Amino acid sequence: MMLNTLKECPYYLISRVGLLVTAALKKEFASSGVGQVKPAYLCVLMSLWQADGLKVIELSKKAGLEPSTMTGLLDRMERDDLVARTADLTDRRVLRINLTKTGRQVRDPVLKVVERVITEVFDGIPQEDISQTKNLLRHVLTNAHEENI
Amino acid sequence: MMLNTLKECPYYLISRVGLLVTAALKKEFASSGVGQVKPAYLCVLMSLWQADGLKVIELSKKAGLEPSTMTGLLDRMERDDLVARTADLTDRRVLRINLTKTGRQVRDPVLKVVERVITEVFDGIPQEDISQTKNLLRHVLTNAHEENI
DNA sequence: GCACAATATTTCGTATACGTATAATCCGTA
DNA sequence: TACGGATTATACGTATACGAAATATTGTGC
Repeated sequence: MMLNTLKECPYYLISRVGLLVTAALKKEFASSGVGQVKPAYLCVLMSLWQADGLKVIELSKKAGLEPSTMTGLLDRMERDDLVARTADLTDRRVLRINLTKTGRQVRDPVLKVVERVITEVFDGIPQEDISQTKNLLRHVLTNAHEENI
Repeated sequence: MMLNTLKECPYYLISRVGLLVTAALKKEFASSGVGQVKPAYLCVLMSLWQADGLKVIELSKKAGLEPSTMTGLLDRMERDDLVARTADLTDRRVLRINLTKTGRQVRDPVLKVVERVITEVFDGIPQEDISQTKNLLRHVLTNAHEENI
């Protein structure tokens, strides 16, 4: 394996692209009227837009994050008026995470920003290559026995 | 663009693979006798193994991190006896970052761990696909006018 | 029914990243 | 040579992530 230079290391490349996209999303959210949305909120929002009222543990499984990480994420999202925690009537250990009105309203502009940023980031790269890379990444997650892939 | 599910979102896939590899590296460093090495140190160590005595700003350019991020990273690496800051004789603004004896000694075991983890992570994926993905990621960084690619 | 294991969430300490502001130093030019 | 702008590094506040431990509740086996 070639590891003489950083740019030969796939971990370095993946990390840097991740930071790059995060920075681009943050900037575009801020300048597109959805400044309360942070890149890290995306995995929660996209899950809830599909199925509102999920449990914390369900959200963390879908996002691939630890429940303890989800706690802080939801704190900030609640502060930013995107979600609300509500008690589960049948199991008092459980909190249901519900979208607020704002959380539902930002859906279209947020998805537009994500599509625009991803399009710009992958500008000039054939769609087939992007698909192949996504398959490879999904394969990696499967290798690691990750759920929800 | 397909964005109905998280697993169709390249940003989600890249982020999760990044976290996955970070966790695997952390665990393997700890169990391979180089427990003082953290995944984030890699970009600094690999740069210094090639050219010792770089400036903070040179390291941050090579790593693609902000100088303010590099400060904290170097604090922890100094605490863990991997690097030392030394004054530059010709420019008193500059600090030269030098490897310690330990920093030089961990090179071989650290690179072995990185190779092993990467091999495991990409297990079952043709080398050609990995190369194509690395090219795509480098292309993305070039799109963003990043240096050192 | 009751002790105990399992589950759901949070808390706390730490690592890693950013952006803005600040301090120290260097350099070009009047 | 003195001054103003550029450069280098750090400090500070915040966001995002983990793991270990704590808390509250539910479920299970006897």
